Amino acid sequence: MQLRMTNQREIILRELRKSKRHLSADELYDIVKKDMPRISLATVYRNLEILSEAGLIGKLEISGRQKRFDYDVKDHDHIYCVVCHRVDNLNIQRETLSREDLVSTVGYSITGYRLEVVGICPSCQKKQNKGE
Amino acid sequence: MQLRMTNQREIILRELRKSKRHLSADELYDIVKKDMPRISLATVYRNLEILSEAGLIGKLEISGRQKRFDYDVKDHDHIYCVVCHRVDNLNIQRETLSREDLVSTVGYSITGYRLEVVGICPSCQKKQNKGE
DNA sequence: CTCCGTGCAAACGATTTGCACTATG
DNA sequence: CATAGTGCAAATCGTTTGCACGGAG
Repeated sequence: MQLRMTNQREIILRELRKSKRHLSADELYDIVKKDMPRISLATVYRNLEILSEAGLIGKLEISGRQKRFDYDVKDHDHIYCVVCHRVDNLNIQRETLSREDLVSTVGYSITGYRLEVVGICPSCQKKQNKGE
Repeated sequence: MQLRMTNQREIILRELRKSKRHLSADELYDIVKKDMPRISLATVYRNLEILSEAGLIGKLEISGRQKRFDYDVKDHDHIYCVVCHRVDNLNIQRETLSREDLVSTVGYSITGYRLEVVGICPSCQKKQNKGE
């Protein structure tokens, strides 16, 4: 099964990259609909899945929430805002956790790990100061 | 709003603790139903939510999957098996990641982080060796 | 012309909620 | 007794799927 570059696929990929954000399927759907009003949400889901399998985008499974998709394919971690649920990139040196440390613990064979930092983003901090 | 210790709440808490596992709401529902056949799944959900807010149990939001609930309230990380989705506790010294490292990155105020190690559990490793 | 991709609506799995009833404190 | 908690069914949310049609290669 070869990968066809359809109009919708192209727009989805372009808009995600252009956004420089970590969008959910429906956020991206809303954006893409402006260029292509008849596109279906199912198409957005299908393409995000396909594009992430093809390694052209990243898939982010943030705890307990909607999936988000990442324009940036490089290995990196994420931080997300508990208030507005926005997600940003994080660049910690990944060697801070030694692999041996992990292996020893429970007899699992380790395939990777996901580090998810949780906090409040700058703009929500500002709102809180004003609000209270 | 005070917290009443109902029969169902007590059983839910007891069975989760007894299991020593990281159960999902419906797994726990199946167990609890044996003691109390007329209990509803909604009650299990409601109580798990309340108990975790009260700090009596932990809530685990493993990426992209069902929530699981933790009998162990102490601060610790988790490892989960990509094959059978079972979750286990992990005891890494949490100081391996320095807080200053994190704060510097994006202007967020950090409230915590979640480390989720991914791997294959011992029993699934065994099955794979036999299977192939 | 071959199939991969699309739009639509319906199905799905996990979770939540409205409501009238029950039972704890 | 007041009102937190329950069971049930229906609703909701994010996501997936079946199907007939459309368009890329």
